Amino acid sequence: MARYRVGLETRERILAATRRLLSEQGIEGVTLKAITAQARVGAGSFYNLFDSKDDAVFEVVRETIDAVDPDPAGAGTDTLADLVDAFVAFMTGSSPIARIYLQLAGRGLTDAAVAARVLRSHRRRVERFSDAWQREDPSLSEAEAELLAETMLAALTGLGMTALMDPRFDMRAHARRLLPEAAMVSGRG
Amino acid sequence: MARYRVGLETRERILAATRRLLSEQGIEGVTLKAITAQARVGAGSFYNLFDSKDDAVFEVVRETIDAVDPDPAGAGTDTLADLVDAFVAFMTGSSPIARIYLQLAGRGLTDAAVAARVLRSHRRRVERFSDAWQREDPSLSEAEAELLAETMLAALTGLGMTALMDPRFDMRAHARRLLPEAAMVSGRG
DNA sequence: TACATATTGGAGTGTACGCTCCAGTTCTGC
DNA sequence: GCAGAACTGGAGCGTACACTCCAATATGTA
Repeated sequence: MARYRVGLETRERILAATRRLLSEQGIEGVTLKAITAQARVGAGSFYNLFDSKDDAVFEVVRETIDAVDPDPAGAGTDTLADLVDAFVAFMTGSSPIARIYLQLAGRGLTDAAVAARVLRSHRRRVERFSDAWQREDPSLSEAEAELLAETMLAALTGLGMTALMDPRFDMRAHARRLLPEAAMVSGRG
Repeated sequence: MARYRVGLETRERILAATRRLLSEQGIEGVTLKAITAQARVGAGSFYNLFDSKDDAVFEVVRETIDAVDPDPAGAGTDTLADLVDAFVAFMTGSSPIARIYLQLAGRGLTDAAVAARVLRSHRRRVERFSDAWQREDPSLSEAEAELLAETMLAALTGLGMTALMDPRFDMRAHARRLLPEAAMVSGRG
């Protein structure tokens, strides 16, 4: 939507403000007023650059997830243990944005538009896990690998929820148990 | 809070209205206005009997979960497969209240009061799974069984989220794979 | 019956928030 | 330097919603 340089800069300012608010105050802190005040921008400017408040929030969350990707280039060099660790890092790391991610997923349960976005990113992640799994165990069929990946990711998501609600919960230890025997024995990661 | 007969009856009417709205319209349909209209009750009466709107919602969700309990009496007769099936039934069954349950869990990520309630019921469930696991494999230590139960429940929750978002997702098939080899081979359930 | 207490309805309060509107201004390509 | 499109701020709109207040009434008890 932005076409001029100033517009692109404003867009960045808005995203930075959203990121900061999301990190410091969680999803409730992110009102349009808060974003526009933090970014020193009028509501009109905001809506000139984004379709909705959610638009900006989604963008920030996506960026944050991408930031922990162990193989951003998609070169196929990531192991299962890498992916699990990255997920655990995202969930238990200092950034409160993991919370927002799960809350968005929750909203996806009743909001079709949100569901579509969440599912899209979910599928991409399943793909990554599935590929890594096949790389480590080439005897697996694609379908089997995908089944395993789906289950593992589900478990990781569930463990993440527990971890975020219960600070004493050791997500890493639980997540490690999800790895296939081979990976555990060889002590990868 | 209710002490007279009429009060208890009104309380029931309110819960029934909440249950119906939750089932038919999801969490967004449940406004105070909707509840009180459906129950034919004034807002004052509502707050005479409940501390907050959430109070009523939580109660209904709790009842719904209890309704699929394979061993409500706590006699210790439920197998792991039973528990898994019950969870899958709750998630994929016709009642949309599973959605609400997961959404509440999502809210628990930022709302401490909600988190406390969610965690309490989560702990109870882990206990049930853990006990069943030990019953089926007495060689397991309590700690090991709890670890296994926690992971399994996390996976089930994650699978439930995917299932609710993606109608084509076969939760039952995935959930079955979580059972220990023995249970799968013996074809229990 | 008399009394304390519970129950009732629903108008009203306070607030929060996403988004629109639009007149004025900058920007960019030609 | 001109035209036209992009950008800007921010007042204000519309709405939604949880909860309070309170006078009137019903209920249970001694």
